[in-house]
Amino acid sequence: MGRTPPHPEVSQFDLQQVLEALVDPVRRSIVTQLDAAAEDVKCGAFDMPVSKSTATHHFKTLREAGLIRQYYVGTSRMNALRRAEMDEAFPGLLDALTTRQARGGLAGHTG
Amino acid sequence: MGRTPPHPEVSQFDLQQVLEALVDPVRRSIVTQLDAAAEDVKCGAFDMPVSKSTATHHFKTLREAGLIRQYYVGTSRMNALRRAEMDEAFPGLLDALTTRQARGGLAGHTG
DNA sequence: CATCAAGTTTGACAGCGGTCGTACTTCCGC
DNA sequence: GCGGAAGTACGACCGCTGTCAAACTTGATG
Repeated sequence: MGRTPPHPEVSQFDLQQVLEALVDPVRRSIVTQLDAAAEDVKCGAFDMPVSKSTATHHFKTLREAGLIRQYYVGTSRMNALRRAEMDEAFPGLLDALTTRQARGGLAGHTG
Repeated sequence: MGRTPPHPEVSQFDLQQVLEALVDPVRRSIVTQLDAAAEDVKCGAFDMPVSKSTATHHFKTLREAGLIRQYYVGTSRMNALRRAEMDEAFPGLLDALTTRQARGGLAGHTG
């Protein structure tokens, strides 16, 4: 397998593709966790209710949409949120989705 | 048929449902046209590449997600974007999707 | 080299959702 | 009341996508 998988440039970002990536709850959770982490996270470290192969599929979808950047460290694949680039392409979009309202509904206002 | 179809309240808005509504290009186009119109628009007045029954389906999806408000005027069904309420529930979301970047890609900056 | 850990790839499957056509309802105008 | 216009409801179809298991690749460790 290639060490560095293909990543789109900002100019190639496509809203349709980004939304299709973000509409899945599992993938949106990945983005949220990544946003909260402020540190690159390896695939295995995410809280996800799916099998490894499904997880791989989700990471690929996010990567191809431009939402995350992936690189290997040993056998671990690290994931970084491409925040700044997304903000450049679609200002406010990630902000709108990482808000507390967006994450947990309107019920809780803890923390 | 009921004259006033059911509309969710702001407190019932669900991000998942809203995103599922907005991920469809036809529906996003409806929202965009509605946002640009600044006037209520009847169903038949939209530019849509689908049949009437499919259009009905899309309007229903948007309505149930809370994105639009619908009411009858004669035999015509009028549609209004629930901008303020959406902004209240998910600040910045509609803004992010009605931007010129969001609408047409990065190429054009006309009008 | 042997072994294990971390992901990937492939193939298959199931369910959801966008699509249409047809039949139906409702309202307007004559 | 009649006919047409505007949507809706229903049923069917089909493709897409999220899911998994199993086999594989790659790298670290001893």
